[in-house]
Amino acid sequence: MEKYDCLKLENQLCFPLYVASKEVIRKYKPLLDELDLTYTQYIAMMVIWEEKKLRVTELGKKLYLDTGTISPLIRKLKEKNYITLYRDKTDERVQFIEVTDEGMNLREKAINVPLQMSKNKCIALSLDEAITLKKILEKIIEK
Amino acid sequence: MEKYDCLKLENQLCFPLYVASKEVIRKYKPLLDELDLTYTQYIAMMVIWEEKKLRVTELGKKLYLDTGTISPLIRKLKEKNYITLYRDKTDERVQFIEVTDEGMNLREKAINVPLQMSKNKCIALSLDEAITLKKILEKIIEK
DNA sequence: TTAAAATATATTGCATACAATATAATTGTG
DNA sequence: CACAATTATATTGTATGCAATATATTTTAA
Repeated sequence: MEKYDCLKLENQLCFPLYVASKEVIRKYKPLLDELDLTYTQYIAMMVIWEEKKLRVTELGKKLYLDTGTISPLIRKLKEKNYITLYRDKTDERVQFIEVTDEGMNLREKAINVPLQMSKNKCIALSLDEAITLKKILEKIIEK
Repeated sequence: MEKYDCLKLENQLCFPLYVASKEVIRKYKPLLDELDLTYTQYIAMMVIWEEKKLRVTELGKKLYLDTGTISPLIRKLKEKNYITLYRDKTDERVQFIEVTDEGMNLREKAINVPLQMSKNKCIALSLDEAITLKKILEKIIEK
């Protein structure tokens, strides 16, 4: 057991986590290209499809993203006409995000993404492994 | 069971993976700030500390990073005087990375990083969970 | 009631990531 | 040998991420 073993890449947990995250996002890319969405835009749309209408801050909280990331992100989604943005009349600080018809139509096409991901076995795990993984990841996140 | 369930954020495996990866990197930040290293620079230094001398492409392969990421990265490490760069005389295309004395001194200070990470329980997992997680992540990566 | 604190969001600056493209050096092949 | 293919790396362009800072609005409290 060497003094510097704790600094070996192979002994890190953070590193496979970091690599696996990027690898999975890479797997999504060709599927998301067809929707003209990036991965971050895709998960943002997931929230927006569910909520239909929500505040910028709520979106940031759900996605664990900073306003410095969210601001340009929603600008892009607006340019693509998937959402509209408007201020709350009661509280001018608040900005609302609302899905457009075009945004809702995209949802129909988007069903293909998780479908293809599982069909192509893009994440090569058994159901058991996937469940275990999700549980452990959520333990890391919560707190 | 609804038609759009597969597009719910809570039903994704990719999302907790993506969030957990960023959360863990965030935990490293205050510790790495003391070394004036970013997370990516830190894992690069791990490889360089081990190898002492290696090619740019080897580093990229080990870190799963593109030359578009590696190029500016090694430029930064060179500016910090942790590495030197020089061309192979036999093959002028090849660029070698070699750790400096200052780079090796940094390794001594860096031992504190994994030490503090475990002391502060920055990744709140049992040993069993950590081992399981690592195994599953490596399954996602390999292929 | 008015200044201070809190809230919501935007902007700036720096460092990734990565696809696509470019370039220089080397190697393989007819 | 010439020249196409390959290899190693760099550059460009786009999109994050996030800390730090700024700004406008609203709320709180002396």
